[in-house]
Amino acid sequence: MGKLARTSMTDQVVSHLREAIVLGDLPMGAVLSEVRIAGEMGVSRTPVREALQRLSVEGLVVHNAFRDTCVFTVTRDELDRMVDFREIIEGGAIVHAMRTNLSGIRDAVDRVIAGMEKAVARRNVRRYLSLDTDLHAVIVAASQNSYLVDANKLVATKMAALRTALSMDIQLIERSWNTHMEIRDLIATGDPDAAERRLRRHVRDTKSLFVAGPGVVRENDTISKAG
Amino acid sequence: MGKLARTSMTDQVVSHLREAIVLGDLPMGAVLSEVRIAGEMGVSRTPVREALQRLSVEGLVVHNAFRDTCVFTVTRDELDRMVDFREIIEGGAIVHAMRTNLSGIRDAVDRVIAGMEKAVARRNVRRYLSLDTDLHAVIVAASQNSYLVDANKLVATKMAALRTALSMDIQLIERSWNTHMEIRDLIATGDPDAAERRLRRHVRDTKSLFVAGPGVVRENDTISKAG
DNA sequence: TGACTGCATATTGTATACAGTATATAGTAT
DNA sequence: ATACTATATACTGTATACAATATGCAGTCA
Repeated sequence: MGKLARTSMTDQVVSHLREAIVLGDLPMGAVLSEVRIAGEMGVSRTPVREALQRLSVEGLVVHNAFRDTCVFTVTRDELDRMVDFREIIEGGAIVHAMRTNLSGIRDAVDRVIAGMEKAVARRNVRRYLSLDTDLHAVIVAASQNSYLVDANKLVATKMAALRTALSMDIQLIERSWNTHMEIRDLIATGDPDAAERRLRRHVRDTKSLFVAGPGVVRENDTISKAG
Repeated sequence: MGKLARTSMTDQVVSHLREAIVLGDLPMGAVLSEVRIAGEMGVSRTPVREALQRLSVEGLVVHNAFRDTCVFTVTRDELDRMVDFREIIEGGAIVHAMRTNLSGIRDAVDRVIAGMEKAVARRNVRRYLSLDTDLHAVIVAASQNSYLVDANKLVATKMAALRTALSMDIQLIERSWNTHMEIRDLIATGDPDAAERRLRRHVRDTKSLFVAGPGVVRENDTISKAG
């Protein structure tokens, strides 16, 4: 039988913290006290420290040596670089996926799109944003390249946290929904270059939402949730 | 005054292990005992564990939960994915760098190329291989995008270790040297697309060295140093 | 001979104790 | 009032001790 996957406390702390950051329970820039987290989770400092080490390499928390460790923050410049990076990663992934795994990416994207359709119909913004994260993730996953998947994680979790902080209104969702359907259709068409161009433009366009969109402000050159 | 950057034991262990892996002192697949490393470096297990956590996220070591942690290994399939990934990352980086930082990438590449010229003249293979790693690193760094730099690290250190294990002969070095000069010239020309195409082809071509080259064998579907 | 059981050993996972450092606050001198 | 100093406090960094688990080997039985 398959060996039952026992999970270490460190793994649980990693999952817990990552989720808390994505959901906004731990806001960007928040100081992460080891003893506090350990107390809240009922474990010692050791697994908490190890979890923070991992999340630090992942870029989700910033480790200030001998001082403290905080949840990541995003400046405007860094948002620009994140978008440039996403264009390269997602663009490269969609081309590779369509060339080597066309049916795979088509089916995976179709499933997410179907879920989005329901979310739009029900005006479920929260659900839609979650599926937005999923859509970009499955495109990268369809490349079947673990390095692309890992590289994507360097920004994907941050983007998910930013989306949560954003809480786009339903109007923006519907515009986004149209774009997503366009991309879906281009994937179905089977033209990798056209799909890449559209996806890259889509990624570029969403940047403006985070710079000036509702629910998000620019303060001290740092993007954070509005009060 | 600038605050002197005190370095933690964990940082030192990370550097030490990374270097040992790149230099081949810790061969691929080697089991990394925490107590052993701690004893050798004269520290306790704690910083060793934290170092291994970080290197694990980086992909340089593989952590088998509740069992052990080993130096990474590379299968043929994974080498293919590494090359695909490098094409995307380095290709994206060189285009971005040439569009936004042309003089920067030109100067940086010129410096490395100058060092390579000396290494070739002196038949210093070891030095050349180190500069080969540097060349690709400076191209990515010239993009001035920290995400691309971090993503590149997911494969760059592994590639460096593979190069060390390879120990190419001087003939292959000279062919590589010609290619590198071509890329340098295309950068000087200022045509990003041409430079990207040449760089991607170069990355693709080097794959064959690791699959069939001297000093490296394929055993158990895993690439490792020949006995 | 072969497979299985049980113990010994080595290893990882976790908790705790201790040491060192940074930050804030109160106090003092100018 | 302001700038500086010293102390107190809270935090991180490290070492060590303990618990739990996996691996290898010896021994046993069919």
